[in-house]
Amino acid sequence: MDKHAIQNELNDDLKTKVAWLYYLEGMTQDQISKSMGLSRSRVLRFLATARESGIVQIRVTTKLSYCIELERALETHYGLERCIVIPKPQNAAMTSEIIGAVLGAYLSEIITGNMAIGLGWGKTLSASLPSIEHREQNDISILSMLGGLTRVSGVNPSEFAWRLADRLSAECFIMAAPVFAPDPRTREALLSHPGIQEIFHRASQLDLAILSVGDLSPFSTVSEYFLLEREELAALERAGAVGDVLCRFIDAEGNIIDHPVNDRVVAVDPRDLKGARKLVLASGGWAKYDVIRGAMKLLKPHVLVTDELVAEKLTAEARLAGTATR
Amino acid sequence: MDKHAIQNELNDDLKTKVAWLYYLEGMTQDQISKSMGLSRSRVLRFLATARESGIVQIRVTTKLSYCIELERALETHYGLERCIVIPKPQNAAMTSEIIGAVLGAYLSEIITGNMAIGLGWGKTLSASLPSIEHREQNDISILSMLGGLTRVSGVNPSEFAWRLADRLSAECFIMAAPVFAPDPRTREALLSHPGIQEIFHRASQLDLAILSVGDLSPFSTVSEYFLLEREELAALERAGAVGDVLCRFIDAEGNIIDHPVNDRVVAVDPRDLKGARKLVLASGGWAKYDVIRGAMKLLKPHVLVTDELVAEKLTAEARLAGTATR
DNA sequence: CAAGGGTTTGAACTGGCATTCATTCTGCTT
DNA sequence: AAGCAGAATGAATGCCAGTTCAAACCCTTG
Repeated sequence: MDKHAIQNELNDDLKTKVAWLYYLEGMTQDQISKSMGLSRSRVLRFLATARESGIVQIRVTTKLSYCIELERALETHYGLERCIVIPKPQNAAMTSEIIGAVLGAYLSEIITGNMAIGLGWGKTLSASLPSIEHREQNDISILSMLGGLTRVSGVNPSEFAWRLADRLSAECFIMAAPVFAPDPRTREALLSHPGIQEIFHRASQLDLAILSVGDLSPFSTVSEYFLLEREELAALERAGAVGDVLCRFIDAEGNIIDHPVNDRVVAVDPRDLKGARKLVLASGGWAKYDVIRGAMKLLKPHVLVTDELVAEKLTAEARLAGTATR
Repeated sequence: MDKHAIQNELNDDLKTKVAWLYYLEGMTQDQISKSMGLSRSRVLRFLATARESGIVQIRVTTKLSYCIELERALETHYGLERCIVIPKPQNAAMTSEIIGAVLGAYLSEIITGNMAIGLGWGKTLSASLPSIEHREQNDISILSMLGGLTRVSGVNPSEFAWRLADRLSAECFIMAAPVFAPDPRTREALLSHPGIQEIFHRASQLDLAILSVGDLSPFSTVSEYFLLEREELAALERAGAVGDVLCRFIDAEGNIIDHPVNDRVVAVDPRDLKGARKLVLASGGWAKYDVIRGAMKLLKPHVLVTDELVAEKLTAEARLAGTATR
């Protein structure tokens, strides 16, 4: 164990102790700083990082009755095994963060040893990390079902797979390739690579697949990281695209559209996930309604985590469709 | 549904919403009060009750490395399936409260449907309630293995069984009898009652038994609720008692002592719990070391939840015993 | 070894939160 | 219907926590 690792362990012990005294024993930061011989600012910082990293987890265990109604309705209409609906956030920008937090709590419940887990990536999924509990000595294998990002400033969402693997002490398979190949030929070359082929093979027999969707707005991951040119996005929209699933662009009916961009994607095909034992879709927010609706048809997930807004529209539509066929 | 129930549900929705906005969305109490049209004091009170009742749960997910060491040591020495050691509280008076909180989190993990659960009672066990998650539609049956308290001011610890049953939506069996009968003859009469006999019968085939221990200090439940006279307690101490398990007094070696008080107890005999699939003992604090040590020998529990102090003494002793026999 | 950037630290300050107490409201009794 | 007790409420106050910024530290690099 090197110097840094020892330092980190000491820090973790300190953080734990501070968090313990603050949240469980109800001591004030001042009391803690005195009793442990730290300055108050250090105590404050320990507490802040403890919350960010998930050492301290705060959960609300009850739900709004209205959200429960929506959950039941969606479970029925879409034949879901489980649906989780979060209240419409006051601050719409936090939607993905909160859905992530709730997703993390759910995943902590269902992830057991000996699982093969396939992952997408995106802001929502990254936000789930702090609320996923650390594990050890499990025989979990994790694979990232998409290529990665190259141009990155700050947190790289495509790091999700190995960051989750780290939390679960799992083995991790990632695609050493960009998610959008420069042209179809390069894509073919990448796909024939043995390491990537193994991932595709493993993806066909997953115990758990965790996915989100992307939209076409300027705030989507695809836009923010300049994965595609502006014109390409516009062209996709003209071709009927409403967003992407595993970086494959789909229309509102859940069909993967015929467009050159889709021929450059280095990612598992969503249609190849039928074999997954449990497919979890987590996404929400006004801008994503259309693509979520499409993804529901395409993926037929077993579990959906979304927000009140999307849930409301989905149920309303399902009710209309239900009466129309009668 | 009557007026009160409706009011409570509305309040629960309100509490949930407030807790949600505060803890997950990070809004200030002032912002919440404005956006929801409540006064700030109401928001503050909702938050306080939400924490007390367990609507909001705050957990520290990592442990001090020293406590983990103690856990492993106790698991080995006592053949425990699981041991949980909490750090020595800064404020010793909170020991039982904190052990309770940790016990609750553990119980939430292991309690599943179709379980028969037997309970003791005491401050430690009562403190576990807020951190036990609400459940529905499970086929759980709960029984209280002791008679109840008659003279009560404030919270009645013997209400633990039905309060837990309420949280888990379980059916609940309680003994309609005082825990100490006035004399052995009355005890016999009570024990022959069909309702109480059924509880004894059910207690012999539990999936889970959750117990704590009592000591002989003036702060024990037995003293505080005047269950026994001062002279009786003194006599018990002279007879070698160090505390009680299910209100049966034991000595430091875990033997149920021969004393008139033990002939008046209306409670399942701890020795009859050998058949329980999982026996959980939760107790800690300096004053309880001797009786915990005895209870370990008597009960041979599968799971122990205690504090650093007791854990340290138990391991130290086990190590001595281990070297002595070699 | 010195210089530089980046991170960590502690002190002052501002804003938010919890406690207290007087008041109002509600439910219950007479 | 009036009176009473207990709980719920809201305003004021003092303490507590989070932000900010400058100084100190560490690690890298010339």
